[in-house]
Amino acid sequence: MFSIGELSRRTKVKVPTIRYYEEMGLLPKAARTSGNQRRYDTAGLERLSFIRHARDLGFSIEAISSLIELQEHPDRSCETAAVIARSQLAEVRAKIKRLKTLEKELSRISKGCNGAGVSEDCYVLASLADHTLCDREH
Amino acid sequence: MFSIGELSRRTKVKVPTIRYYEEMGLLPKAARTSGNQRRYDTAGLERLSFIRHARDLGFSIEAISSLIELQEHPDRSCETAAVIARSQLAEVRAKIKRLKTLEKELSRISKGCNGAGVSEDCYVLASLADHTLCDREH
DNA sequence: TATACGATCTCTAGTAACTAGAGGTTCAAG
DNA sequence: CTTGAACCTCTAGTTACTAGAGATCGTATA
Repeated sequence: MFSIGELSRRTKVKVPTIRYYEEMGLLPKAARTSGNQRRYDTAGLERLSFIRHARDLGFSIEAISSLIELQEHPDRSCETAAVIARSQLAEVRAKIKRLKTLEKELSRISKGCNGAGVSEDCYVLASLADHTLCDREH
Repeated sequence: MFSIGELSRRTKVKVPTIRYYEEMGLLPKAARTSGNQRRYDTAGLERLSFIRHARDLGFSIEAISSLIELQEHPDRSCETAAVIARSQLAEVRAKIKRLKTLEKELSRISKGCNGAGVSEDCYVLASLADHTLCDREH
């Protein structure tokens, strides 16, 4: 049995975040000492590692909730897990696509101004003021 | 002079968002009719188009504030604008990089499970539970 | 001119996923 | 037994909006 601080150190998840996850129902309510402090065992550690890893991969709290529910019913079909993972992947791909468009446009805008001039003639400001100066849609 | 609804239609920025921008100081306080409704002219339209465009490119409200302040002093050096644009570009590039790593990992995880099996043997869940199954850092 | 009705007003609260801070208690080492 | 780090709960703040309630305004039509 170890404290919340120890759990935090082992998982690299901050203490207030652990409490937040408990409140959100991602972590079960922790056992308490007689003085009301939280105590965890390896089950808690594993659960939090799972959450941490999923968050790192960009899964939402809600998605993680579903995944955990599934974990707790080993006999259930894992179709939901597959769907969640695929949709996360699709989202990530969509974000990449959009960001690449932005990157091109920002790079073009940025190249147009070295910061040496005066704001009146600034290409950055002109580009933002007038969308028609843009190469592509975004 | 036109109403907030008309401005919204012309800029594709929602009415509550326009009011929010005014509150945040991105837009100057609008003129009012005797009945307290906001009225705008082409200056307001141009300002909001600028904001909209910058938001589309991912600039934060704070960054846009700085850019607008600069716009209002045409004699000032545009170095700040150049810095803001470059840092936005750097952020976008960093996000792309990170997302590409995630994409590879998610794609790997997703391929390992077709959703046909049972949650106990699910590769998605196993991968999330055990980081050491991962190909790379993320 | 009266009425209807969509547009507008302000204000509060909610979203996601935390983070920060106040004010008070507990644990463990010395 | 004292001390101080770690812990507790609670509230509020972050970003950039969005939603809803309840009231008022503006204008087209009868």
